[in-house]
Amino acid sequence: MARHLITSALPYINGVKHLGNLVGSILPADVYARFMRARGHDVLYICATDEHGTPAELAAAADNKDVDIYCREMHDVQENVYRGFDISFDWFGRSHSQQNHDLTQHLYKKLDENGLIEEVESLQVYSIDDGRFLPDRYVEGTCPHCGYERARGDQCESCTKVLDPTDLVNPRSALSGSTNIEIRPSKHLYLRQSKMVDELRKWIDTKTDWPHLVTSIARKWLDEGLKDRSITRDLKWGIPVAYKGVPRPGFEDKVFYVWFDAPIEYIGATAEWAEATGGDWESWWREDKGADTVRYTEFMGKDNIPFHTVGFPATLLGSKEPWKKADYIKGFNWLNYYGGKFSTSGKRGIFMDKAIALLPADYWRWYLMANAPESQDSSFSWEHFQSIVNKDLCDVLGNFANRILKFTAARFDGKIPAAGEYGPVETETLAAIEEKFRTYTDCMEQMEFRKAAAELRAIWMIGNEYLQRAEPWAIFKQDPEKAGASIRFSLELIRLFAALSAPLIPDAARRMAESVACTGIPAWPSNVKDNMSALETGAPLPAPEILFKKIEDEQITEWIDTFGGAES
RNA sequence: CGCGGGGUGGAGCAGUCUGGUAGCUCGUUAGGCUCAUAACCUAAAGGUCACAGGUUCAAAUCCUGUCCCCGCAACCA
Repeated sequence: MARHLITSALPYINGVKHLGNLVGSILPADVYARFMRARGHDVLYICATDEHGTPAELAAAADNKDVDIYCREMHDVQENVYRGFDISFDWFGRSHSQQNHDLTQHLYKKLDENGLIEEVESLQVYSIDDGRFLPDRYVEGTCPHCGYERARGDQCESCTKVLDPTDLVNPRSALSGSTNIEIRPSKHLYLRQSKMVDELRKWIDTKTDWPHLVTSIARKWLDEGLKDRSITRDLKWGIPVAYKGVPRPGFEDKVFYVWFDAPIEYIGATAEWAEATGGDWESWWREDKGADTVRYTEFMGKDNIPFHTVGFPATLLGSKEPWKKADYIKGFNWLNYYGGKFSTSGKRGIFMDKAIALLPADYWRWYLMANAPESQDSSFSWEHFQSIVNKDLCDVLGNFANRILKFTAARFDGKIPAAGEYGPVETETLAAIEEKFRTYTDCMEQMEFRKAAAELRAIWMIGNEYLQRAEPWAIFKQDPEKAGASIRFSLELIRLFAALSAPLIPDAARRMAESVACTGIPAWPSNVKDNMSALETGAPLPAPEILFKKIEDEQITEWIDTFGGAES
C-alpha cells in the first residue's frame, strides 16, 4: 500500500464547467483515484474552486451580490454538479479559505526573505467611470497596426499582433465602454523567476517519464527564458498582501494575483480537509513530515501546464522549504465540439448541469474517458456519442448482463445455480480475461485512459464470446445442470466486470453487483481465476433491469437542435 | 523564419522514441446463433500512412523542405 496524493486543476468559480473542462482534469483524476483506492492504496483526492480575480468580481457585481456570497453560492453549485457526476473528491475546497490565506502569505514571506520578490512600478490602465484598474484584455481600442476597431489590450484578434494596452488608439473600457480612462503608475510585486531557471530545469530534467506534451511545454518556457512574473493585482477580492495581519507598506489596497494563490490552494484545501476530518495535512505536503513517501499526481488541461511545471514549482522551490512537488503530471489536450472550441461565452457545447439532466453520469464518464484527448485534440459530436454509448455500454456490456439475468430468471427461477466443473471453454475464457486484465491494470497505472477503456471493453466482449461458445440455451435442453454451471460462471463474470468497471462507471458497477445479489462494488481481484466462486448458490436475484438505455435517433435530433451541431 | 501539438482505409484512434509482414473500434458486406436492449458470434472487403526529396538491404517510423488543421504567446483564468 502506498500513499497517493491526487489533484485536478482548480475550476474557476464563474459558472458551471463544460465537458471539455471535465475530461481535461477532474474526471480522469477521479477515475485514477477510484482505481488506486480499489487497489488498496491510501488516496487523497483534492480539488477546489479558484475564486479570486477580476471575472469573479465582475460576475458578482452583475448579479448584484457581495463577491464572497457569490463565490460561496457558486462553489456549492459546482460541488453539486461534480457530485452528480460521481466525482469522489476527498475534499472540494475554496481558494478563499482561511487556510489558503495563511499558506499564501507564508509562502510570500519566505520568497521575500529569500530575495526572490521585488517591487516594480508599472503603468496600468485605470477606468475612472468603472472605478478600477483594467486588466489588459478589458481594454479595447483601435489596433495601431491594422486599424481593427475592437482590438483588445493584450492582442489584436484581427492581425494577431501582441499589444500593450497603451498602444491602442482611442482606448476604452470593455466593461462600460467609457473612454474616461487614464494611465496610472502602480507598484506591484514580481516573483524573480528569472533567477530560478536553472533550478527549475534541473527539476524538470529528472522527470523523464512525463508525457511528451507536458515536458515539451515546460522546456519551451524555460528555453525562452523565464520572465519575472507579477504576483499582485489592484483588486479588492483576493488574498491581502500581508503577513500575520500586517499589510506590506504601499500594498494596503492590493491582493495577490489569482495565479499565485490558486495552486497553493492544493495545499490549502488539504489543510481544510484536515481541519474537517482530523487528518494530518502536513504528512501529505511536507517532505520533512512524511510526504517524502507520498506519490503526488496532478491532472490538468494543456493550458495549465506552464503554471504547474514552472509557476507553482518556482513558488515552492523558492521558499527553500521541503514542500512536496509533483511526481507526475498528466496533461490533456482539448476536447472540441464539432471541431471547434467549447465556449463558455459563446454558449457552444455542453455544460455539465445540462449533460446530467439528459443522461446519468456513467454515459458521459464512459464516452469521455474512452475518447479522452490524450495524444491530440479530440472532437465531440452527438452522433459519435450515440454510437459509442449504444455500442459499448448497451450492446456489449448491458446486453451481456441482460441476456444472462433474463435466462436465469426464466430457467432457474431467478436463483443462482450451483457451480460445476470448468471445462476447456471456461479455462480458455479465464485465460483470455486474465491477459486483458493485466494490460488493463497496466494502462490504468500508466494513466493511459483511452487504451484502458479499450481493454476493458475487450474484457466485456470476451463475456459475449463465452456465451456464444457455451450455448447454455441449447445445452439446457439436454443437461440443465451443465447449463446451470455455464450460467453460474457468467454470473460470476458479471460480478468480476462490476469490480473492473467501477473506476470508470461506478454507478453501473454498483447496479451490476446488485443484479447478482452482491452489496456494493466487489473488491478488486488480485487475479481472475481465484475470483470466480464468490456468489452464493441459491441466492435469489432481483428482477433483471436494463443497465443502459439506448440513445434513440430522435433524441440525437432533438439534442442537436438544442445544443447546436456541425453547422453552429 | 515566434512556440507547441497534430495530419494513418468512410468515421474515431493505436503504431512513430527503440526502422523490418499497417493494428483496433464503429460503419459496410456475407454467414452463424436465437438466451438477450433488431442485440450477440464468425468472416470478408476497404489504406500509394498529408505532399516532395533524401538516408538505408528495408521508412508510417530517421533527415530536409512544402502544404493544411488546432492551440499558446506570460494582465483571461
